[in-house]
Amino acid sequence: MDRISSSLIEELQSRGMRVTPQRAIIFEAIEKLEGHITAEEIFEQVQKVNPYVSLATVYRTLELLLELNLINQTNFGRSQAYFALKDHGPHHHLVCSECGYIEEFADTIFEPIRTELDKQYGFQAQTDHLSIFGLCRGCREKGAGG
Amino acid sequence: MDRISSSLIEELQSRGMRVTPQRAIIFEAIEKLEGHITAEEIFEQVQKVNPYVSLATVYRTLELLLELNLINQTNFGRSQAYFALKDHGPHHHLVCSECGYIEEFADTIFEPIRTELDKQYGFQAQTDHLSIFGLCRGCREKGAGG
DNA sequence: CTGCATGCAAACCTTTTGCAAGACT
DNA sequence: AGTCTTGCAAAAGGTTTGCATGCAG
Repeated sequence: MDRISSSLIEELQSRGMRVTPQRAIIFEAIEKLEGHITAEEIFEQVQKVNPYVSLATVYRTLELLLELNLINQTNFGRSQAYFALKDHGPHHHLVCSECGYIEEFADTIFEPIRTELDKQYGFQAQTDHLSIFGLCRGCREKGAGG
Repeated sequence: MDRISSSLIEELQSRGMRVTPQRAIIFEAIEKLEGHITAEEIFEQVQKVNPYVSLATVYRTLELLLELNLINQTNFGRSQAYFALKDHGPHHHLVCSECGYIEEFADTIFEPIRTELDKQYGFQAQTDHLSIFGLCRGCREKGAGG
């Protein structure tokens, strides 16, 4: 089996978890697809590399990665779950309801909100992955949703 | 059949939609339960009034209300959908990841964010129903999630 | 009366799980 | 060598749908 370079693999190894070929393939798929992807999308990508990896294993591996806090899970208001690597700092998403376009924005913009929620409600917001729906620039210019 | 007072019924009538007994019962249930409720919860409440109403009808009615923009749908990061009447102004939710407690907060707190997103990304945020996860006061005091 | 709404049950979609066989450390 | 992981297929949970019947307007 080829040597596969993957930060996820290293993470797993350093935490003493087993690195199976399936996991390696799944990690590669996640890293290759980069962004917010469904289990199904990961599965499809994995299938291209090795069609004998099962969807159940994809789910089980995603579960593992969630436990290890290496990925996060969102659903953008849709029925399936979306997964993404936690490789960059806390950020959020603007999801265009019109065209589905997804853009990231930094967490810093939420500072005032966090402060305010704490002050007003004693609530400690874990705003590490929020989705805000609305209209992107493009769709606004096209006059959508007006 | 009794006359049932319901603003949803009136809305439906005024839009020329059929008002069936099932719909009336479902509307009452939604109005009675008030807040964020699942289809299942509505169904249970409906069953108390008339056990012959089917779950499918509950779903179909919810779909109708969504189309008519009389309710909104969220899922609070869980697998089922939650529905709520759109009868009070835009608001959002603080969802405690620890105990599941849900608290509302006014939309006004989002003003700065909206402005900022518009300025920075040209994004018109439709923040009419956002869920922010975190720890509620109670769970923080109990030292949860530390 | 006509067309829309309903109930039932089956289909659907995504995700989870039991179990025996197999692979990683 | 032992334990963890896998594949398969079935189950599970939530939601949707086809079809014949029934009811609102």
